[in-house]
Amino acid sequence: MFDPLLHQPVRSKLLSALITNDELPFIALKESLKVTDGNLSSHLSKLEKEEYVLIEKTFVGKRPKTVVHITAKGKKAFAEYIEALKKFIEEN
Amino acid sequence: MFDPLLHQPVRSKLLSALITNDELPFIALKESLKVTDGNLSSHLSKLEKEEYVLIEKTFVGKRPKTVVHITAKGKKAFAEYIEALKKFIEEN
DNA sequence: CATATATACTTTGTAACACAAAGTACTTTG
DNA sequence: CAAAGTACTTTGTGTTACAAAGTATATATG
Repeated sequence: MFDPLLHQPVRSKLLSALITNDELPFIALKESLKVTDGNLSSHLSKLEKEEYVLIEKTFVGKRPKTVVHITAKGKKAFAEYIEALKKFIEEN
Repeated sequence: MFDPLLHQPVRSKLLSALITNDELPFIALKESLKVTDGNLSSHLSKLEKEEYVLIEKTFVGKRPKTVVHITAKGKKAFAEYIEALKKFIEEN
């Protein structure tokens, strides 16, 4: 019923942020979610493996910059997750 | 934001069931949640430790019977969890 | 100009978790 | 009275979530 990949505090907020923005830098996500670098990195890997997000690695000047994009699959999954939550709430 | 004890498929459904019923036998919960005995037992222990539920052990004839009751604390926590979900949905 | 500090991450280590399998303590049935 | 069933709990194990430590490069400082 609940997508186990999304029914987790950090990842549901992460997708929520990406829904309203489509793409966000690693740093921005880290700050808005109040998570450590390592924790964010591993959650992103998990979402990337399922193709909910796409990780783009670029450089700004000489510094690395990681930008996270949401995919069509990710948008669909999030929409379905929200629907499931709505249904659950209606029953309670 | 999301109560980690409730933001989990089995436990959110478990509390949901107890909200509409106040008390339910172990067997009934096991069947409605489609979980194994062991899995249900450990989730109940977790909820009991946090005093979201109260476990009553009785006998029906000569057979043991475990009945799960929701506590005031459990009801409050679930209501707050639903509120958090609603808020989250409104933002998406 | 070397070395200390900062930036932007990833990898590693570990405690907690979710689950099924196995175990316990009976009771009922053939 | 042995075998199967009932109602659970405990144990074992693969997975998770997280922070600490590591990597690689850039910049600031003495």
